[in-house]
Amino acid sequence: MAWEPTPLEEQRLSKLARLEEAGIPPYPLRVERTHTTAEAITAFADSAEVMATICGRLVSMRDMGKTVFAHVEDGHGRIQFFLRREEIGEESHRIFKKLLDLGDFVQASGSLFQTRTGETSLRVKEWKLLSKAVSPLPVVKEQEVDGEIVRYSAFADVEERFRQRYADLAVNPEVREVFRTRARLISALRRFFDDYDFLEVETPILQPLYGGAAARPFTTYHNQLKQDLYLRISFELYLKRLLVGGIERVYEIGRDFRNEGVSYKHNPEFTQLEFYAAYWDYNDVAEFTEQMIAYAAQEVLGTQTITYQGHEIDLSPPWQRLSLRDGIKKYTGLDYMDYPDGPSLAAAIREMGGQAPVGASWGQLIDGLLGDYVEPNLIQPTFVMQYPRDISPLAKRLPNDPLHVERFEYFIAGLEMGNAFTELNDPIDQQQRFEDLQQLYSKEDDELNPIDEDYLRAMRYGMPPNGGFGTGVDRLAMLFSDKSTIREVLLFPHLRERGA
RNA sequence: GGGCCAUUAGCUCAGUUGGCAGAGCAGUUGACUUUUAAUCAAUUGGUCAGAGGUUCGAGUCCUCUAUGGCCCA
Repeated sequence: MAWEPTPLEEQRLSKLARLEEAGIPPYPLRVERTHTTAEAITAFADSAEVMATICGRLVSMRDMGKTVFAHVEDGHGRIQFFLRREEIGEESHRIFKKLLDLGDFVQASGSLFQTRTGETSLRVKEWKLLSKAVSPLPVVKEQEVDGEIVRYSAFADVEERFRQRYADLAVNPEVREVFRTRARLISALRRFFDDYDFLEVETPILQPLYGGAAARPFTTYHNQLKQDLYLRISFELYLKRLLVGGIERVYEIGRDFRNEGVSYKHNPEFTQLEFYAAYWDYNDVAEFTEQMIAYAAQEVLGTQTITYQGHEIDLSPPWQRLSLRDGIKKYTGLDYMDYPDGPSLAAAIREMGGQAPVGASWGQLIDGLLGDYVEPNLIQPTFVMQYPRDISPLAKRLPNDPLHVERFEYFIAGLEMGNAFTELNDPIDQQQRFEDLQQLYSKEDDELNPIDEDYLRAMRYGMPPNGGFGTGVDRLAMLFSDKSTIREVLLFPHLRERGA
């Protein structure tokens, strides 16, 4: 939609023209900066005589007549500018007051001093406009009351904050902090993997076949190759090919795409972490996982005890381990082993008032029980272990148990955080599982993965026994920043297109 | 997919029984030589999300649409 200046924008455009008439370029090429706001304040604390040139965005201005007080914010904090007419000249003083607006970027040089009220400020000798803001940012005023920052008229409209994330970030410093936390989380995870000799890799996002999870894909098309392609729904099958290739420990952090509903914990594209380690089983993976999350919390938050939506959560290892069967028994009283097939289990679930979709398999029903009755109760970190075989086609079965596989999911704060298996490395069994899976879903169901013959070929060359793991990085970011929706930890969450 | 709620000035929000569309902040003009949500005085600014309907008259009641939020599936 083409821009139509609002009356406020018209005013600023006219100021911009007047600045140019006064010989002040509104978007100059060169900038000088000797100190960030934070460096200036530190330097002044160390020495009374400090000259500084500081750059930043004008966030408040108080015109006292012959004196102007303004706050300028940069990436490190904010500092007050103090401008006096007799020090900067009548013309410069008038232009600053009349032609600058909140949101403009400015540079100013002078000496640091303390005002009567004790605030470290820059006594401006010279200033320069760095960038004129034509559109007014949402106005946010703050007051410090007993050390607490009180916000007035914060920019709070959820939809507008996400549609104009730049404005959200510009005026809401705590939003910037969320994304610093997220970045520190990812960097801590990488450090952890590096320390354990994992190789970070990148595998195809555009894939001729999709697999590794039960999810609908996005489809696209390569024009020149005349080839249908899918955006990946997981990294699993590619990373495990690398184990065949002799890479013993491998991980990837990247984007997955699932063509499903949008909710407080789902975005169509999201960041996934997967790793695979040769010679590990799911118990090794579980121990590694609890170490990894505890390490990340310590690195990012400085503690392993976090508060999430009012719950105090202790991430320090070891975490509780619970078999899926015991978990469901505990929270429903129902032992699914008493109902060894889909129809009888469905009947039992309906009898106790639960949801049992028509045609759901035994494993799918059990997974439903987990989600409905167990998951919401798993506030403290918990590994739920041993899953039905029919919903876990990539995991090794338990010895002497035809119905279960060595798989866990882990839960924190009632959220499913990740999934892991002792990975199936028997190519004959894998082929059979893939074929069985074709029966589980109808042919029209996109969640039915096509059989990946190339993956089976790789496995036939010999794949070392290994443990694998996947987790949603966004959900970890939610946990670490105490946000209840995934959108708050995505810079540009998916929103429906707004009509013209 | 279903239910409920929301959408009014740049931002945050009021708006009574259907009867002239408001406030604070921001903006503009003026006063003020250390203020800090500066203060004081004056003042500008509206397609009440969009379309249709009921009515003498609709921000308000009805229908549909769009977007968002919460809950359920």
